[in-house]
Amino acid sequence: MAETGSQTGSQTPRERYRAQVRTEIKKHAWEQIATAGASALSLNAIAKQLGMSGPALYRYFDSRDELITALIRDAYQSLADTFRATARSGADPVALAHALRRWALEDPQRYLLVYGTPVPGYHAPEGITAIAAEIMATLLDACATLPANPAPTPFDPHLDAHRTWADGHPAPPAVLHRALTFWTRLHGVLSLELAGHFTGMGFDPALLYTAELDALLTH
Amino acid sequence: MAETGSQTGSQTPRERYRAQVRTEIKKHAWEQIATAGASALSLNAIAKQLGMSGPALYRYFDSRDELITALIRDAYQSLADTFRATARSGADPVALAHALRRWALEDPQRYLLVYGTPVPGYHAPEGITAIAAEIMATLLDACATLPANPAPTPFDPHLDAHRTWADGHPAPPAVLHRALTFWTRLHGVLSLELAGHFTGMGFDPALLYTAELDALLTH
DNA sequence: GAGCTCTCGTGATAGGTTCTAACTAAATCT
DNA sequence: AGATTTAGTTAGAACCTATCACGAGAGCTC
Repeated sequence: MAETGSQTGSQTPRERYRAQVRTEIKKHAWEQIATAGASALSLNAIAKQLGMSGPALYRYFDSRDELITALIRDAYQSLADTFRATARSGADPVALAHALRRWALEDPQRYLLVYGTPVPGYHAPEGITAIAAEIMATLLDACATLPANPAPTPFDPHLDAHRTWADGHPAPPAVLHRALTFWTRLHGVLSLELAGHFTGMGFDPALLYTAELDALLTH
Repeated sequence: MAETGSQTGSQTPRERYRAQVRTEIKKHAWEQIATAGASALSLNAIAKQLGMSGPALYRYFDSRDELITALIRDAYQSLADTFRATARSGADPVALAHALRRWALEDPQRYLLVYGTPVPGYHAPEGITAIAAEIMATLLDACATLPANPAPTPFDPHLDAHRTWADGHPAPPAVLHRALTFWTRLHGVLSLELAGHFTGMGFDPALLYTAELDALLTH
């Protein structure tokens, strides 16, 4: 929620006030997004909630898109922080998976803002890709601690030859593959659950999630 | 694209004209969605493209949301048709998987309109859930033809006890589980690819997709 | 502390959107 | 042919994003 990642120490009073208003704007923005989705986010409505009128918000965010980008960045950072905090007490993929699900269910629209439908032309700014890389690194670390029992696949050589995303991580290709499937499979269950595609089907999404997690660890 | 599913035979000229304008509206709507996303869809812009002005569209769709709902329904139906056509020449999960990916890459925003971020309050109308059930049935049929080698999991009994989504399909729980993971895993890779989360990572998403498909069949 | 400067918030305005309402004109049905 | 239904129009209300010019005040400098 707070301006995590930017320098918060020793600011002028004006900068402090500015930062506080910015986070207040974002707080109300998250409330709107949680209840009506990101597409319904209205700067005007936020301004009214803050007791100021319309164009004042443009002192704090250049545009609606810039506000949304800031929200995406904060959401990413929140996930990265959650991952880092979880990994601090033992780099365990299982703990990471459950932390991911908790984080997602805590605010489904926040998860979907990060991993859901993007605007076709949208390109994430530099700061965001860096956070994504950190999340990937934490996941790789955790997967590297697992006993190396996954059978080699025809995909592994290609993955070994294209490991720019691993960013120098010394994991063998089998671990890279495991980290990737860890991501895609959990996201597969989670995103369908959050989007409501399991409602009315009867089964418990949490059990499917843990079943996928089990399969990830034992195969 | 066409009004698949509704009765198209023997209409009055007025009904015919009405149906034709409706599909023309939807055609332009899809173009807008493909280039700017569903949130940027503008009834005004569509009307101008059709040479008529603004509120005329409300003769054909009660609201913007109703138009989008119709688009979602058509997209679902298009996927169901693709699945049915693929299954007609042998109920093969591999063929189904490749048909799914082709269909998704053909129009990423169409896939994301169905499986992407929904509006929080949105509830799919009856007609749509019926199509989803048909897609599920086709998938279950295909998975039932596979050699029954998947090892039983602790999730299987729960799935056997909550099989309302299978809608009377006589598949054993292992097949239900396989169909479910088939769906979630392929969606996991596909949705992340379409949302652009693999861009810049280096590897080929198509190979990851087939790798997941392989894992689905051999384990 | 006095004065300068910079910034915050304002109202006005332009141009966009969805959607309703009243009216006209044309096509269809009886 | 006459009555009725329907398509499309313009006008307008209520939103929205975003820009501009202005006034008031907070903060920095001397």
